[in-house]
Amino acid sequence: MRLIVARCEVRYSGRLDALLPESLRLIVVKADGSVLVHADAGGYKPLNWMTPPTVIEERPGRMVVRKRAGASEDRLEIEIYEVLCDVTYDMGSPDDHAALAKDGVEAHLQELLAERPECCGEGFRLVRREWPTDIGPVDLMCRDAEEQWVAVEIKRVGGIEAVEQLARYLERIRRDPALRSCRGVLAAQTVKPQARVLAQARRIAWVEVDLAVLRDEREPELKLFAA
Amino acid sequence: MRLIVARCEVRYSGRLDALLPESLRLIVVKADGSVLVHADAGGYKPLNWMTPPTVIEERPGRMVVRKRAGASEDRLEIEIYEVLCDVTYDMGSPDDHAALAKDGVEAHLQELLAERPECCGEGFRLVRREWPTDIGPVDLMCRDAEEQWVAVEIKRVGGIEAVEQLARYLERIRRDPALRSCRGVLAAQTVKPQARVLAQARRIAWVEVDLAVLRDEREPELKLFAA
DNA sequence: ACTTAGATTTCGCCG
DNA sequence: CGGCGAAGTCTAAGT
Repeated sequence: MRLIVARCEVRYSGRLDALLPESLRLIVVKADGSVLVHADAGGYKPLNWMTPPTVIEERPGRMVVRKRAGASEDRLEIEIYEVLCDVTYDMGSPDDHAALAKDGVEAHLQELLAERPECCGEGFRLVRREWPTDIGPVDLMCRDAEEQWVAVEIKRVGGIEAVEQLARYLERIRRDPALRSCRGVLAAQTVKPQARVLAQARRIAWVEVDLAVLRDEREPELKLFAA
Repeated sequence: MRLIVARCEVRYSGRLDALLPESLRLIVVKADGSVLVHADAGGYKPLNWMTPPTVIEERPGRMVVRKRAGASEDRLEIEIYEVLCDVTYDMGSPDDHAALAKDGVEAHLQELLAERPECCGEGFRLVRREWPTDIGPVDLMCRDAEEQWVAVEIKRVGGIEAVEQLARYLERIRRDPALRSCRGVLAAQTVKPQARVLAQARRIAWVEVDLAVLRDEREPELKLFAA
């Protein structure tokens, strides 16, 4: 990894054109060819960057990073006016088994709800996870207390797209005469207002589920809103 | 800006829990409180991070970054086992940081099309930009050569979501008796194959517009596909 | 190679 | 401050 602190000007051209005027910034060149240009504020996101694979061409006072992007080319031109620091560190093999382990993402939520489908609706029993349709799998397929079919879409944050997605699935599912009356439920940690409105219009129910409740196996306290 | 190259282990807890095992990494602490942990590969995105505002608490061999996130708290715990580099640079006052100037984003496309609505369809005249509906504004509302209403959704890349979005708007718009017969046009620099198919099914027209053509005011050469 | 869907999405705008 | 939509989204997974 190479770290350069320098006064520089950056031009990007590719999917759009961008000009970053001269100022003091951090340039990171990673072992895999990644190049990042960071300011001393505005966390997370680089001002400019190029993801690998890249070809880096360097001359004194100038660095050009290229990338093949289909017919055209992405290009990052860094004009360097003053260098305050330029150091390189060998950080070891990249195939380290030091990968990031996450817990609490949507997949996890799906696992927990598969174990406790009744949290998605009164009397729900799981028929199968990842129920296939011709445009992709529905997260959960259940039957309710009246033996009616219910398709459940699970999201961490339930927005309009989630309602649309479930609506598309239902359209396909209901083509099967046996599933003609299949209902839909959107289950999410939070369901946004606009999504609630749209769900209402699409006759899709929604329910907010609490990850902590699912984990602790506390009383669910169903907050279900029918379509 | 502070740059630390160190062998470290990182734990994040907040919206989810994540564990990053011990390895050699770059830690960036920005002047505004941003903290980034980068590996020597996998461009752009930090393995772990915290965006400002943050409170940083430091002891030898340990750094804890906290953030108020509503009721709960986001927390980044960095255990440092070996330090290879720890330098700090004064990168100047924040107002010194020249901003990034972009050109070619959707807003730009919308401006250009608002000036030349005929590029979205034969004889189109602009009635207003950002026409409000109860679920959000439509980019352009026009009338065509036959005085019929047309809602135009503008995207850089037109995918399925763009068609769905426009369909949602049309559903709302047409509730007004005066706009019952309002048509829809998706205008994008590129319209994806799947989106074309869906547009056909939804009776929405689409057109690919060329940014260069709009800029140069060359003859548009309308490539419009009716619904 | 292309498409789809998730993300600690981040970010900016507007209410 | 919260909601909503764009992003050079990025990224991983499936086909």
